[in-house]
Amino acid sequence: MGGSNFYNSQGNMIALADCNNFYASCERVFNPKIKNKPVVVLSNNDGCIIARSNEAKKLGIKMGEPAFKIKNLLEKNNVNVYSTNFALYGDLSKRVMNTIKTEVNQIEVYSIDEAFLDFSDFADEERAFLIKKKVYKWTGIPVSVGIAKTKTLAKVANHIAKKYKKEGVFMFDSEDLIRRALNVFPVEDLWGIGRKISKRLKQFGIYTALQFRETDEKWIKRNFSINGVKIQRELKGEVIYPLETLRPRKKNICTSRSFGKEVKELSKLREVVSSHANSCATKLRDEKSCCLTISVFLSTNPFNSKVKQYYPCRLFNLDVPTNDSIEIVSYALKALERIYRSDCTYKKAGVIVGRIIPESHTQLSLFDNLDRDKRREINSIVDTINRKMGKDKVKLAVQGKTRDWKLRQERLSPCYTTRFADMLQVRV
DNA sequence: TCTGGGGTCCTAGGACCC
DNA sequence: TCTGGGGTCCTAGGACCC
Repeated sequence: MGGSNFYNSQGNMIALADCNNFYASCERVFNPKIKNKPVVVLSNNDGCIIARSNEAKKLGIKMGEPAFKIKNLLEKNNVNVYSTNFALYGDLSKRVMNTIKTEVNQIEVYSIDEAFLDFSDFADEERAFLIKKKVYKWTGIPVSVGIAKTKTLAKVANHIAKKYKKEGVFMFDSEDLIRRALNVFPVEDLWGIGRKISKRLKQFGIYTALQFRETDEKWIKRNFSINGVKIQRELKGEVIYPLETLRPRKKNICTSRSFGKEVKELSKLREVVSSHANSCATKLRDEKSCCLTISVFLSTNPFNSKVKQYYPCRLFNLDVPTNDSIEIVSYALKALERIYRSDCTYKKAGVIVGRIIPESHTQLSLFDNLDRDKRREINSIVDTINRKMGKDKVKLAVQGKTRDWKLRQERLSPCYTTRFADMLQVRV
């Protein structure tokens, strides 16, 4: 660990704090019985594995694997299986991030379970270790921390911390250390290098991150576009992706779900699509944004080779930016009517709103005959009630009452932190 | 029987203009 | 014989991430 002071004088230092097996760890926080036991979390519809505890990983359970394929394995090993509980994970994520914020000047919350931290003022492993301990004490979530000059290198450092360091902390504090690490780091594990690109790299004989870093930049640019070059430069220690502490406005917002049961009738699809459209509108209002496009897409089941496949999508451009539920739902329904075919069975439907701009920048149109002030009032009342009483307590009539197209979630853990009725009772 | 959802960025190609 | 070509805007699709 010596040499950290030398490195501190080099300016930019970034730490990546990444929660270990986040969803599985969340399930454990309120259920100590499953500590040290194999735990997996399933995707929507209880479809595939999206999180695994270390014990589950050791059993050979793979990420993304359909649960039905490994039913026997899960049962034989008494694996604790949970449906996703995003309300719980989202809330624990906020607590983790807020805890980290007490220890650093700048933080970029990168995803539900990761944050980049500014360590430029002082970088060493001890500082990371203190943060790690504090997060565990305050939230019960274990995190690992990787420290380096750039985000891409911090990602590598984090991998190493998770895999090889008992304390879960690792810092690149010399060029020699970086070289030795990259030399044994598989190119496909680099941030930004996915399955397709790593496959092509290997065809050219590039297997390690070090080989990638040392490849001619022009050749990389030609074969792997500007992104490849950016990754390469970050590996050399040049900051291409600075810390972004202001969350940029989303450019698209999408709500979509697969159905528990396939759907044929237009009437059901109308309920689904209005519900998704309403959810997009609510997300827009939460972000204080408006959209200028609304699209609807449908999809048949791509895994069923026996039925006719159909993946239609229809987009409407608006003249006046909106985040009004009623308006967005009515456009979405119009789009649905255009693409619906009665001779298909559908597995999935979704709504995307795009060309998003700040609410405050919206301009009035001469030809707009909607009473927008009144609509704004209605929406804000609905939002307030729903925030207090629970999602969809107030909704549009067209969304339907039954939601029998909704998700299958057979193994949902209680919403310990976000729903009063589910709060953990502690006896003293 | 059962196969996630929500994002971003980049590129190629068409339309259009001069 | 020779059938421009560069810029811009838009969109669809691919690749990636978590």
